[in-house]
Amino acid sequence: MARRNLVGPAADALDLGAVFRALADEHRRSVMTELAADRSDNERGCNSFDLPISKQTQTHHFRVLREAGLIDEIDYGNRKGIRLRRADIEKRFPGLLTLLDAESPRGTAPR
Amino acid sequence: MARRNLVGPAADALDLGAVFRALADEHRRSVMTELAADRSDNERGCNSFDLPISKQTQTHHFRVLREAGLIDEIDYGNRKGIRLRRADIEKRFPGLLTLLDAESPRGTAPR
DNA sequence: CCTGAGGTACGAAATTGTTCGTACCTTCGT
DNA sequence: ACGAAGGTACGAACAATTTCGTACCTCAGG
Repeated sequence: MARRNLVGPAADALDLGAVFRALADEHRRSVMTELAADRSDNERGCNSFDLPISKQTQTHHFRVLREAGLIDEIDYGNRKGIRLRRADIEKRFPGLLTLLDAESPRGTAPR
Repeated sequence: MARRNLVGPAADALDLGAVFRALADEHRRSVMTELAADRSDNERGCNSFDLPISKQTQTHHFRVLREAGLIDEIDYGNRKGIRLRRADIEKRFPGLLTLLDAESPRGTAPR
C-alpha cells in the first residue's frame, strides 16, 4: 500500500470547509496549483516549491494541507516528501483540481 | 440588463483566492450552499437564511460574498435582495457550484 | 410626520491565522 | 563521531477576521 507516515483524514472523510480554509492561503494555494498542474503525481521534495517563507512556517502550511486531506507527507527523518492525494480529492470533490490547474501560470496543463 | 446596485468584480475578473477566502467561513459557505442548491435562482431576501449572527455581521458576510463576485446584492433602501451569480461562476469556475451543491443537507438537488 | 423594520458605518473586543526565534531531533556524508 | 542539512516543537509577536455595540439611514404604513 501507499506509505503515509503522517496521516490525514480518510478519503471519504474529507471536509469541504477544511479544504476551502486550506486553499484560502496564498502560499498553500500556490503549492496546490503546482501539484494539480503536474499530472505525473511524482513525489516531490517539500523545498522544491521555493516558498518565500521560513522553514518553520512551511512546516505549518504543509501540515494544514495534510490535515485537510489534500496531500500526503512522507517522513524520511531528515527530509520530507509531498504527494498530492489526487484520486481521493477527485473522488470526493470532482472538479476541484481542475479549478486549481486552471490557475497554473502556464495555463491549463496540456494533457 | 440585470440590476446590480452594489457591484462586485466583472465575470472574467473573479479571483480564485478571493473565492476560497469567502468560502472558508462557515456562515458564508452555508449561504452559498443554499443558493447553489436552489436551481430556480430566484432573488432572495437576505434574512431568509436565518444565520445565527447579528445583522451587522450579516452585512459583513454578504459584502465579502459580493466582493468575491459570488452574489449580487440588490439594494431596495430598507431591504436587500441576494442573487447567486450562477452563470458567471459557472463560466469562470466550472464545477464549483456543484461542489457546494453536493454539501447541501438534502443531498444533491433533484434538478 | 411618526414609528418600526431592515440595513449600513464605524470602531472596539475577541478570535483566529500567519510568521518566525530558539531549541532540539534525524539522517547523510565524511 | 562529528558537522551540516532538513524538519519539527513550542511559544510569542504580529496580522487578519469575525463579532457586535452604538449611532445613523431608508423606506413602508399608518
